[in-house]
Amino acid sequence: MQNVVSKRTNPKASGAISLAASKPGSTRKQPASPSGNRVGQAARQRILAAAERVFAEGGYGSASTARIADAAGLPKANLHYYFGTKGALYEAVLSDILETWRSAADTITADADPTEALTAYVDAKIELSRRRPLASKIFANELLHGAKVVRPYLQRELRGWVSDKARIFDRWAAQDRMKKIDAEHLFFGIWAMTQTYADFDVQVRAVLGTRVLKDPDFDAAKRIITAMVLGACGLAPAEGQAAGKKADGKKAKRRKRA
Amino acid sequence: MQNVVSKRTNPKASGAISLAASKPGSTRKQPASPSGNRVGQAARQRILAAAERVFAEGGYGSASTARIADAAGLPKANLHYYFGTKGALYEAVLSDILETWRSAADTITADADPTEALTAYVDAKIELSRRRPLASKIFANELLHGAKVVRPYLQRELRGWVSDKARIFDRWAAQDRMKKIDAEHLFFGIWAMTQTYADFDVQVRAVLGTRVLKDPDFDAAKRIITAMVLGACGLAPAEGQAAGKKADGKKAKRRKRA
DNA sequence: AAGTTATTTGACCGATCGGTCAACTTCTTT
DNA sequence: AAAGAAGTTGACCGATCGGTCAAATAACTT
Repeated sequence: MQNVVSKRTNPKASGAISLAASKPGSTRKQPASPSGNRVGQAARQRILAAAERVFAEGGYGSASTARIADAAGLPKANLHYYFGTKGALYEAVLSDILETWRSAADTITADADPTEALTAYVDAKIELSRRRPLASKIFANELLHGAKVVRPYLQRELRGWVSDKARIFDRWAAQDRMKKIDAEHLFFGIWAMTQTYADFDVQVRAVLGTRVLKDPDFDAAKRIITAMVLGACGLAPAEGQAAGKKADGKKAKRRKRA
Repeated sequence: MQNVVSKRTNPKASGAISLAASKPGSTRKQPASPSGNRVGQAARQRILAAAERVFAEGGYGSASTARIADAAGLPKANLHYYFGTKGALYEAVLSDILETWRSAADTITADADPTEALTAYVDAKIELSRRRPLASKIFANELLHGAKVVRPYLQRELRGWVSDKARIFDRWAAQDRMKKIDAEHLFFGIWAMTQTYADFDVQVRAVLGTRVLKDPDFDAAKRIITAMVLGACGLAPAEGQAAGKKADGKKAKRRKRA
């Protein structure tokens, strides 16, 4: 695999890069000044959108700047004018994705109800997979091939986020509001199950025999994933299920623990 | 993304290819005769092993025949002598992987015990992720980018396999041996959760703060995944757990518990 | 030993890759 | 309206890509 992190022209440090909106001081031209947003801001967005499509389609290595430029409807030189290198463009796309991830609703808070919080979290993750499948695929591809760009995010932000949640789960368990579980692995499972509907949608569609995934498919996914997650936590499903198509009467009471 | 399916020289049909050990009648040279296995069979294996590594590292697009040949320790022309094109080599690697997948233990049979069968299945899937992570990654990458090569397998074999299992689950549910569940989505969940430890191991390691995944990590994974699966099926875990290494022996982090 | 087949290899080819550049047009500021 | 900054573009560059080829060698068969 080619080195994503700066090649010829970008004199960045050799270590992991910061992944923060591509610092402008690369080589020569470019707006440089932080003010630089007039006409070109639209072009940047066009390029980013095209790059997301092309990177998602075949991964970093298969994508070519020419194809991205073509998809964006402008000459290749234009793309390099705005983003410098292919690697920098890739980082910008990833940065965009992480921003979306970060701003997603965080339903798991200490004062929330465990069942509701987990149900809402699964729901939100499925919705992300449904609404931004390309983003999920690019992120999956990045992880799959070693997370050369995104590793700092994993080690700093994500790890801390998970351990925060683990502490909340511990407290809930101490209050006897749920079973004691291994939070890290629970999240691995939730992420894997929810994102599989974006990342590996071909497989899902092939097995279901459907050309496209529709609402009932995602509802079924929510239902079973929620059941698995709540089950592992010793919680009964809430009655007002988001995906609730079937009004299963039994187990109306929540949380029965020995 | 380059077209994996035959480019210049291979006059294959334009549709999905058969994915069955690369038919020999490509262009010119090559052993051609089915007998052709003397010295070169060793070379083929070396190339396949190297290709698995390189394809797993950065995906199809990032891999180059030169790098694969280099990893195999022989000149590039040699690789092309045995496999013709990069695409054919990729198909051979995938074919190898599917063979492993196919021959994996199939624990879910009509006369088995539901709890034991599901526990053993999760166990087997985790073991596959642990023992052949590169294979899992290559397959994940293939799915991620549209399954251009492997789609026939998904639509024929895999779909049939799942619907067979669904029928078994239905029967078990009818016999009141488990809850009625959506078998397809249950398998999506199991596959996703088990393979995430191979495919996205960087993420797992980053969150756990461990350099490599070891036995206790996989045991914890088995435990929680099994709990989720059995929970969704309304089954209690078997006492003789495969992953059972003590109820809560380790826990790298020590937290206060009431 | 001779002849045939299988294997190895370095040199080579056209296409495409990421990236550069200078000339040009369009904006924005004054 | 003048001038500088920002944006646009086709042509171009060296490196690498997948793949080919002919000539040399090794391995079998008789």
